[in-house]
Amino acid sequence: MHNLTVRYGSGVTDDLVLRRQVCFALYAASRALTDVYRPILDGLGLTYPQYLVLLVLGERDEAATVSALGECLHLDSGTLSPLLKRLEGAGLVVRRRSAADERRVEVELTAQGRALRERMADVPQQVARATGLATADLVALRDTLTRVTETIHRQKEQ
Amino acid sequence: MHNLTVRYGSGVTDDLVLRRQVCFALYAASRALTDVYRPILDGLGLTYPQYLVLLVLGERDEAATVSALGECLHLDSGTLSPLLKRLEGAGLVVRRRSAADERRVEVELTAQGRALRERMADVPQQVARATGLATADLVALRDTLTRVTETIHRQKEQ
DNA sequence: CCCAAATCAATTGTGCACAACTTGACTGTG
DNA sequence: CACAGTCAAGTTGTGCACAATTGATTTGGG
Repeated sequence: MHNLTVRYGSGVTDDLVLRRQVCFALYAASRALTDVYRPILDGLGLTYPQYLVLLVLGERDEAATVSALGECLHLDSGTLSPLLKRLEGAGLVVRRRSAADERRVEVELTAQGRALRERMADVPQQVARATGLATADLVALRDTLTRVTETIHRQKEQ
Repeated sequence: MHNLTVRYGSGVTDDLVLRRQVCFALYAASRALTDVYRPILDGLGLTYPQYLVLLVLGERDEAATVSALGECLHLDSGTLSPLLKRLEGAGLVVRRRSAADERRVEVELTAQGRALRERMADVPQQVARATGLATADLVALRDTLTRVTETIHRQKEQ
């Protein structure tokens, strides 16, 4: 029992202690899934967080503030400010100080940004296919994950 | 229908389009869970990836090479080299070129590293509790996630 | 009205992740 | 033995994440 590693299907060596931990499964799955996104999003010139920001902005008629985006994505200005600056540099969004409250910055898609968002339409299906799971499994997985996230955020407030 | 955002329990605003995507659920849950780890691991002076490396090393009698660690954790030398350098700087591991094959670097826990690993014993329970899920749910979640990860890695080889 | 507290975005600094490249070491074939 | 090809680890550069701080603005209580 001096060797606790196992070798399975994919040729990947993994560790039993590691495999027992949900956290590692979550960490590994999250990175594996962004690996699936990467080549697809590369074709659009986007990173995964940038893709998420465009998704949110595309659902709104009006502009979103940085903090509103942050609430949606659970990200702070330290992450979003440079990301938005890059999106602006790429001509996909515009940023301007709110007239009503000069602390706020309003972010909005440009015509080019809206055009790109159209091209994003079939990304979810492509990715879902790559997971190799049935739709029902994906829905169940998503709901469990959302439950975990909400439980954690709820407990943090107390 | 000009506002597609909803407000629920925790006071967090979220977006319907976002919530439909498994990938976002995975991304959000992964970061929420590392948020749970952070304060616990801070007390040990570790980051989450550093904690994972110590977990793997603690399961082995012998030293591990950088690439063996990379296979376990699905990380490359670009991530591991600086991380291991920091662990070495903290006195938790030692690194040395393999005598048999000088391309390889062997990594091993120091006495201090093994002592820290003892103190890591109850981290998983603390974290599992914070997720607010029953053990059976956690096991099911973990297995689904592992399945997703393995499916993705398997498809990437073809 | 005034000012202390709160709010918002940006910045700074640290530490992952990952692609692309470099350097040094091994391996197999002729 | 030579040497092309391969392999391991490290380095460089980009882009998140997140803590902590800064600076500008707004808000609310006295």
